[in-house]
Amino acid sequence: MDKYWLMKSEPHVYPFEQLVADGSTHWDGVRNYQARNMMRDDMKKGDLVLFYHSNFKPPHIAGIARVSREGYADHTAQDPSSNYFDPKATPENPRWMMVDIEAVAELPTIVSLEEVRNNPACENMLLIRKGQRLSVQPVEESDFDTVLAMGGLSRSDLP
DNA sequence: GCCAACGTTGGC
DNA sequence: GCCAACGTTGGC
Repeated sequence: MDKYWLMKSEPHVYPFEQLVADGSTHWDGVRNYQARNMMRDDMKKGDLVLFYHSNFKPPHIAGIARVSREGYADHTAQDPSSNYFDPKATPENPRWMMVDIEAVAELPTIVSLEEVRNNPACENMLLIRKGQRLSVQPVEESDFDTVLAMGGLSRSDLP
């Protein structure tokens, strides 16, 4: 059974357009245990992802991605020249994990955080929960479909 | 730039 | 194991 996710990125660091240009990317730099555990244990190849732009006006969901490789070591944790370097990470115990995702579709209409908040169908989404900061979070299938429709797509539009 | 909410660290 | 101090996230 496929699951659904939301992943946050700051557009000035890595926008959805860049994922479209790259085709796929490895989701390095996550340094939160809850998010790591989900990438390590729960995200499966084929799972669909809402790609969210944080620290942007307005914050919004920009497109749809898909998990293309399941959890593996985030090598940037072992690279002293990386901003994501963690001295406690070793080859034997990499400590941090990442997945690969691929671009699936850009939303014809972006879906702003405010629109999600104002849609009663989305009231249970973690995204709008106060104090919720997880950069990788699970999404209910119904919420995924709702956001997809708000963005002007339906499941049959997804390649 | 502010700051609330939360996670992590480390002394004890 | 507690918790104060500190760092980060991310909307506003």
